[in-house]
Amino acid sequence: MTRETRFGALAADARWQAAWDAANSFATNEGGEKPKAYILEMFPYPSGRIHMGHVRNYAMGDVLARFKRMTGHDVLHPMGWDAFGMPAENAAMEKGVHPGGWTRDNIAAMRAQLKRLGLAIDWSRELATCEPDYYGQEQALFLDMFAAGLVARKESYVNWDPVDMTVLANEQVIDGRGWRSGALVEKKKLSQWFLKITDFADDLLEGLGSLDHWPDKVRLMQENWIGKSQGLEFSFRLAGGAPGFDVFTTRPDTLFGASFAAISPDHPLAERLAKDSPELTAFIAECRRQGTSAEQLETGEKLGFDTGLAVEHPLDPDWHLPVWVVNYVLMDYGTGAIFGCPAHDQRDLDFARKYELPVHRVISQPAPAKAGGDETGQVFHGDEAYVGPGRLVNSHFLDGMTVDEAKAAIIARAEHEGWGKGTTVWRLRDWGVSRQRYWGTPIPFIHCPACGLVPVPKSQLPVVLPEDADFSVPGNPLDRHPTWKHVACPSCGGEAVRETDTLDTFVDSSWYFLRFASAPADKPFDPEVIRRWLPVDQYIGGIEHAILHLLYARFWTRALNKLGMIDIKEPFASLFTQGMVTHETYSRAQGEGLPPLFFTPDEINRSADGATLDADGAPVTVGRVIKMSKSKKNVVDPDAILDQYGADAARWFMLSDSPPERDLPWSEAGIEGAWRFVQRLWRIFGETGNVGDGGEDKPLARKLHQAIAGVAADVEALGFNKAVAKIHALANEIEKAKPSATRAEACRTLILLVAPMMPHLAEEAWAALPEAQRSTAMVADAAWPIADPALLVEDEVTIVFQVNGKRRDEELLPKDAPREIVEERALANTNVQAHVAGATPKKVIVVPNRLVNIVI
RNA sequence: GCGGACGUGGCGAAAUCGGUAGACGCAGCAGACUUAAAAUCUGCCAUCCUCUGGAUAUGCGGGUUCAAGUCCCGCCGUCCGCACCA
Repeated sequence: MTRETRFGALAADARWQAAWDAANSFATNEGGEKPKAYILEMFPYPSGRIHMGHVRNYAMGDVLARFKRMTGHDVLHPMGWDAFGMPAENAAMEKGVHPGGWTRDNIAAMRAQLKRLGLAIDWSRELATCEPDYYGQEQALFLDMFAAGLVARKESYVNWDPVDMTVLANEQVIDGRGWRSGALVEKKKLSQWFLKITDFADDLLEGLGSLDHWPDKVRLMQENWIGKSQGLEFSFRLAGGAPGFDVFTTRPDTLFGASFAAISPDHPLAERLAKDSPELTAFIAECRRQGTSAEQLETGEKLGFDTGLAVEHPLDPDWHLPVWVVNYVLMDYGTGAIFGCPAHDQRDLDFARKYELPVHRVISQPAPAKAGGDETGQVFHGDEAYVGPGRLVNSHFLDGMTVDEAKAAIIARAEHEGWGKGTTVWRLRDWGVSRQRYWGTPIPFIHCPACGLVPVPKSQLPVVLPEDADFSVPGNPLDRHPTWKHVACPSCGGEAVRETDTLDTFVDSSWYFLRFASAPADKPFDPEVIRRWLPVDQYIGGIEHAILHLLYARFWTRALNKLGMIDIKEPFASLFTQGMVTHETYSRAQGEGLPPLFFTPDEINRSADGATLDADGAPVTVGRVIKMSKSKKNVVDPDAILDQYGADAARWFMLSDSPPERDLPWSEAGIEGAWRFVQRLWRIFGETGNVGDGGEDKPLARKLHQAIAGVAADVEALGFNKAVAKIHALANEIEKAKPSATRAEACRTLILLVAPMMPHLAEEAWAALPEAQRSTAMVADAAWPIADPALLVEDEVTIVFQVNGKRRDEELLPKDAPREIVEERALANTNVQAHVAGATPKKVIVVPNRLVNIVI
């Protein structure tokens, strides 16, 4: 074929995407003998259009998947859709479309966009969580978990929006109001479905230790989220001996510093007392109203209500502590009640100073400034609690002990005397999965007046969503559907109703990676096949899923392990969290009190020293480089980029310059540069037949083989920016070199080196090679080149000569030259001699193959 | 408030083990080719000086070391997560 002087990216993209499809190039080799590699990027929500963040995410995963194929692995690289969720229902309410139609249209549009990127994906495994063949199996798993005691129904307070008639997540409550309706949110007690993730709290925490290939940041975030605290739980008796309430503390050592007891406004005792006290009722209402506002947390004002009750100190029944209801004690942590030790807890101190309660020191504290010795006086001064280490004081039998010794002593005594016990408290809550929503997985249960709660028999799965739902009024369309929920009880045959709650969409994404590996029609997955593919070898996605999604998926995997369905406990052997794609903003101030007016990059003419608006030619303000977002209009549409530059330039730019875990600033100049490099490679690939006088070029051969090894190591470590730099450097070397057999060979090898990143260009160049020079018909099936170890090392190295640690000269010497020779050359060097100036060296340090440092 | 990460040219960055700071790219400058433009190619590109050399430079101040972007201590700044968690 005749060779074009320019690479026609658009035609090549289409041609090779069709060729891979036709050859079924990326089908998973199910029963293969090679080592497996399961490469997975977090599946997208089908919002309607892909954005640059998707392009970056899938470009990275694709490079790895293609590289693994080239290096002798059976690769599983699938794609699917996290297709349930609120936006579809909002669209239904706003535009009158059906959530299912809206979602499936979006999937079709985004699938077409993704395919234009030329991803090496096994599309035969595509799944969408909104289809019954997926969520029906999820219902089966939910029933299995129910049978194993991992599902619970509990009464729980929820944020209830009285206008939209729905439960809101905490993050949907803004300053006490619903984010959509603006209505004041009520706390409402509802019967909700829970998954018992707290059963695995310790195991989930322990397991983090084994995840060596996860970012420390993510492990730490999960650790904090699980929040393990060890301490003492004990009972207060009311003064006079009547049963009181339980409290939890991590500082039992400070028990002799107690000056009050405090309970949460939501504590049952507070609610009981409120029945006879309008003032307390009003106080509790005030606390609940303020509890959700952010400014309340910031100012941190401590509010209390003295109940008039008192409790006995557990170590001295004659010592009575007043009982307060306070706004900073949370009902859903510990027991919802505490004892207050103001000297050694900042919140308690703030509270005690405000309400003039006693403040007793029980831990000695280093005295400030010169005074010397420790502060041990019982009266505690100042507004800063002391939380550091020290010895116990003013504490009877504990005096002189360290904090840790005192904790152990108190716990031992409490357990001996029977008024308390050492215990562990978790921050992690059970996972509430009920949503009063239509567009989610129906929870497969039936409420029967005679039999109670009855699981839907597996033979009747899937419980399919009704198509004819009504979205014209707020509330749950399933609940008011005229017929759907009315069914016969599977147990007694009497009239019964379906559960109308649906599952949180995080449930859908907690096991999709299993279904990708194995998707039989009659069960969730085949354990044998799971054994071959799981765990996922490399998982790639955004840091925003560091806690919830990844924790839920880890929990779900453990739960299935407990059920005996899978062997593994950790689903993702290696995790990578990639940075965002960012862009400058362009705006103009609109005057006092008005928000600035933003412009899209399309409307702007950007030059080196500023930017102007195309419409009027006048300048605009160039703002900070921030995450692409619709509100700031700093978005770039991938389709437009693909139309203009093709997939390879877009992929290349996504991988260049910025380390993948860091943010990538998008720029017009950057994509232009990537485009120019694509063309430059095309010209280099045109030199594959140019052998010149046919000779060998040893230095170039070294560069080539160093690049083969270096690029492989970088890609393996996800250091794509470094791999890109090495390819650039090799291209520079090839262009500088005179034509030779080595150079022609380097040009051919370069095709393979860029193939994972620029697959269309690589195929096009490969196809132009004479058949004898191609190992396979397509690059997609070619092997990664083998680096010759003999060529990886130089035979000459640059040795730096330093005098007193400062670089004075350098010389090219044979590699591994003996120390004496190197030292001799350094001392003989004229620049060195000038700085040594005849002095006798005190010491000469020789670092082999690197430098000589002469100390005078 | 608690926890964490980061700070290197005009910009994105590299320096894998304490051993040449700034590879590679972007932008810029000068030149070649061209009627011209685009494309392409060549060279320059941290700062300062008394310029075949030298001094200063990895947020700031100390320290360890023959040698520090890298290790230690103390500040400053930016970003992120959690947040009245007892």
